Amino acid sequence: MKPTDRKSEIIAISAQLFKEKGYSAVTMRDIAQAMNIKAASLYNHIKSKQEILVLIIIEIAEEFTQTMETIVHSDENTIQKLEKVIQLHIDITLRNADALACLNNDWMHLADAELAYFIKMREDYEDNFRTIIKNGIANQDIKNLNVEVIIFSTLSTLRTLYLWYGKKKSPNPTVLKSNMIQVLLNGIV
Amino acid sequence: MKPTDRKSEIIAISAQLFKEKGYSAVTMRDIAQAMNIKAASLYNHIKSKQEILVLIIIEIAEEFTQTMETIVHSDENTIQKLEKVIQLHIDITLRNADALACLNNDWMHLADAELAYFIKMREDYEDNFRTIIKNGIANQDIKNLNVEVIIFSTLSTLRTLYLWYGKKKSPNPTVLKSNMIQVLLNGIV
DNA sequence: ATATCAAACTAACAACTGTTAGTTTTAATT
DNA sequence: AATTAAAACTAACAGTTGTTAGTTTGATAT
Repeated sequence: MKPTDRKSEIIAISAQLFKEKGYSAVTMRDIAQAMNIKAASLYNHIKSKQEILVLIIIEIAEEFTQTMETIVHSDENTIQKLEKVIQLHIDITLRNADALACLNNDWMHLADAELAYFIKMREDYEDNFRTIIKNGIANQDIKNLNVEVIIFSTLSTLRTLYLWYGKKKSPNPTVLKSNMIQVLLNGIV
Repeated sequence: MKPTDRKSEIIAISAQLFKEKGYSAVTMRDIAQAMNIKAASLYNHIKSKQEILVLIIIEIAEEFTQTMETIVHSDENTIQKLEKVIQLHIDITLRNADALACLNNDWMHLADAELAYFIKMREDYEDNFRTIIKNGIANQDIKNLNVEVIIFSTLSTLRTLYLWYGKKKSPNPTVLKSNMIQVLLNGIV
């Protein structure tokens, strides 16, 4: 079907399975069956089950971290920055919902260096988000509410976008974005 | 320590472990070790690993479903109903964050009748939430935005409250509730 | 003291886990 | 037609999984 190489196919199919049942509940034989090959054949392409998880999660985590870095250091105002963050999450959700689900649910099954690396990236991401909110409160772009409540409620919505958006792309991405900005920034009342 | 019976201890400890690593990654030997007994001894108290999962998830799912049923049929206005829903999620998060995590992440490992029952309850819950929002829009208590976006963004925040709230209960529950109402209903800008 | 019973134990099982080694197939290149 | 390399295969491994059967322990009630 697609012109992607075999390794990428394994990653994509694994992400899909991990999304449905979680990393631990998916066996190498499950992945193999989904690719119509035997489990041992997978090892012609990948080093281990763990490597699959790393390849799924780390790439996308780096994209989040780096883009957030760019946003926080840009010279735009608070609202524009938050809109960019919303856009970032919508973009990645549309492009790779399966990997996003995997990142959200299975990151704790990363091991050693990659686990530490992931946690570091997530802390950096949240710190940058916190900076945006605090600056926003300081110059009164944002209401003076509890910072953690603001961060958490916004991030939890953006992070789990993949749960309902992704298959049926309704409303369309443009409408979604504007509605999302409305709901997250201006509230529903 | 506590006067709870042995079975309840197993449920509680299991929920804690499931929260950390997920249902599939936790073995009966893990649970046993956390209780300072051998794996086989667990079966003096519980029927199977699956039964543990059922007992953790179904009770709390029923509480959500039933309380939501009460709220939606009450004669309060839209805003008051939404505040009650927020209160419901905060209450359960404070009382049993581990079970809530388990419900969120491991419900798909329920089997047969219980899986169907859970899915039905969740649909009912979301339908009732949808009713509140639609009525709210109809009589202009709520902005006329995409209903699914409103439902999802609100629910995703409430459902994952356990991720950051639960251990350090800061801000305190009362402040949390009022901030939550502010953020979710009136926005942050 | 004796009987009782919940709750622990040891030992073992069949099935499943990720993974390796070595071999055969398939398709493209010379 | 012969060579090569990617990608599939079979067979097997050592360790782990949930669970059962049967036994021992320890406290409570008779």
